Amino acid sequence: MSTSPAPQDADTPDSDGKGAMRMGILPSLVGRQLRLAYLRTFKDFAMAVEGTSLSPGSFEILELLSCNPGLSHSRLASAIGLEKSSLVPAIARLEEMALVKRKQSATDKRSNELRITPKGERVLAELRSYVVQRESEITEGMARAEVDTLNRLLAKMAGING
Amino acid sequence: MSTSPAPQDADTPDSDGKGAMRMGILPSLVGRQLRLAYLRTFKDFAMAVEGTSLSPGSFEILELLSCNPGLSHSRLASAIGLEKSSLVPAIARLEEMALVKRKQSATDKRSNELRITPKGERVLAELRSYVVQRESEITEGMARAEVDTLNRLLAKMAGING
DNA sequence: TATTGTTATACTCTATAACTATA
DNA sequence: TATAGTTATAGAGTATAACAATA
Repeated sequence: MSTSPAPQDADTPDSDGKGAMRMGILPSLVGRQLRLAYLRTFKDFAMAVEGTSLSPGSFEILELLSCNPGLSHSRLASAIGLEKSSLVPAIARLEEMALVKRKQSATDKRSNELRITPKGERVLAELRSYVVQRESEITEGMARAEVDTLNRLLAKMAGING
Repeated sequence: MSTSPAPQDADTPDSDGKGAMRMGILPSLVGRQLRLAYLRTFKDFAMAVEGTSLSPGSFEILELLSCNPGLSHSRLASAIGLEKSSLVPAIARLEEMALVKRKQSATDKRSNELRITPKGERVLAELRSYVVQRESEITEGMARAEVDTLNRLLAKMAGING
């Protein structure tokens, strides 16, 4: 990746002698910058905690379970905007890693109560510290108003048409 | 705007009942807003052009081929930051849809020259118009300087640690 | 009947490694 | 040897549909 943060020349690939790549309207698009930033974030995240490769989605699950102990599978799925079936493999993986445990509800035997384990809390603490550190890297040197602008625009993008 | 920027601190029952979900540090994280915005953008994109479900990645390929006719598979892959093998299914799909064609290079028989077709240009024009319209929705009411701030921050996120 | 969680299945995106045909 | 493109394979991540147990 180029060292220049300016969108106009940040993506010019090495032109290997055949002339510079033309990027068309791409460099000016907020949407594309968003995509590149997301993909980068996603890749980095997996390496944040020694030995465990967890995704931003797993961090979100752990954080929600930490704040809402005993949450059901269904409620968790809808909280993070997934189909309940899509959550199954993620939970299974976290359970396999002993970061989360499931217990059948006493009051409704269909339902599972999900809880983060002590080990899960430790991993979550590491992830949180990584996330917070990264947040401060991202917003380093930015005025508070600029950070707010960023969050507002991202929220707007996440919410457009719905 | 669907997401509140402030963590909820009403003490609500978590395990059972339908009390408000506690979101922990999640709502304050730029990284998470980024993820939500990206996922949303990705989903919307697929529905942008009638009948063809194309991704932001396909748009990028078409745009680059439109600006750089005859680009090789390898150069295209490195321009968009993918392994060459990862590009194969995407190109195959675009060729299947008759939006792109491949031609063996005369000067290096190992190499393919990729070109966008007239039909591809028409689809690209539709995608561009969707993208531009969405960009203007996103940045509606923003000062030019704020949009620049956003792009700069996203570029920074895309480039951190590398 | 409706809901909870699960399984079965499928599709997209991406990566690594091995292969082919050139160079 | 090295490179361009492909194939084979694998692994997340997500979705729909069907199912069993329970409500």
